[in-house]
Amino acid sequence: MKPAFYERPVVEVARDLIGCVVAHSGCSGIIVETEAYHDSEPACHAFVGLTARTATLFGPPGHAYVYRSYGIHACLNAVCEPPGVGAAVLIRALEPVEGLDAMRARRGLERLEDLCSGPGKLTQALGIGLEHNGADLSRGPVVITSKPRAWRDAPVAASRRIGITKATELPWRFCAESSRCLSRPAFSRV
DNA sequence: CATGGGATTGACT
DNA sequence: GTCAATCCCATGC
Repeated sequence: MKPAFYERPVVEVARDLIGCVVAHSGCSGIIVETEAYHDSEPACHAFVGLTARTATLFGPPGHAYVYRSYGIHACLNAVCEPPGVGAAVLIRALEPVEGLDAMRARRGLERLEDLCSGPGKLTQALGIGLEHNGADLSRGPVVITSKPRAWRDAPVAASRRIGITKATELPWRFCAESSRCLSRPAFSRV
């Protein structure tokens, strides 16, 4: 997707990314779950302002923001909105399409539904790490491309974000309703 | 310079 | 359902 796609309100981009394709190192998958984060709300890393950690979030749209979660996992985001605004879409789950054998080898698992059904799982499956922080998503090595025809009008459900303790009321999580590869069901009661 | 807290996952009761 | 693993970095002394 071109930078202009990302230079819009982050919640719109989060919804529109459902059905798009993420690819890296011969592996790819359909985005089936996303969450929006914006520097105006405290769940966003950029809420603290411009620091070494958040510099990527305030940079140009269409680049990758990759951070380490709980000291163990890497999580992939697409930076959104104009430079100077700290906003990004967290890619939370994929339906695997290409490179299934490589994904299974990296994950040490067989079941399709277990390969990319979580933000830490999909980065491990695709071989995405902190070294990709700041990379241009339109040039690679990590790329996001437009939706296959079958995903053009896929139904999208909105619900509250997962795993956070602040600003939990915002309905900024988006899921492909029919997908079996979500990190949790489309509508979580919590 | 020391400390505390995660945008998670997988193993275990 | 509960819980530990593990490390970067923002914050406060």
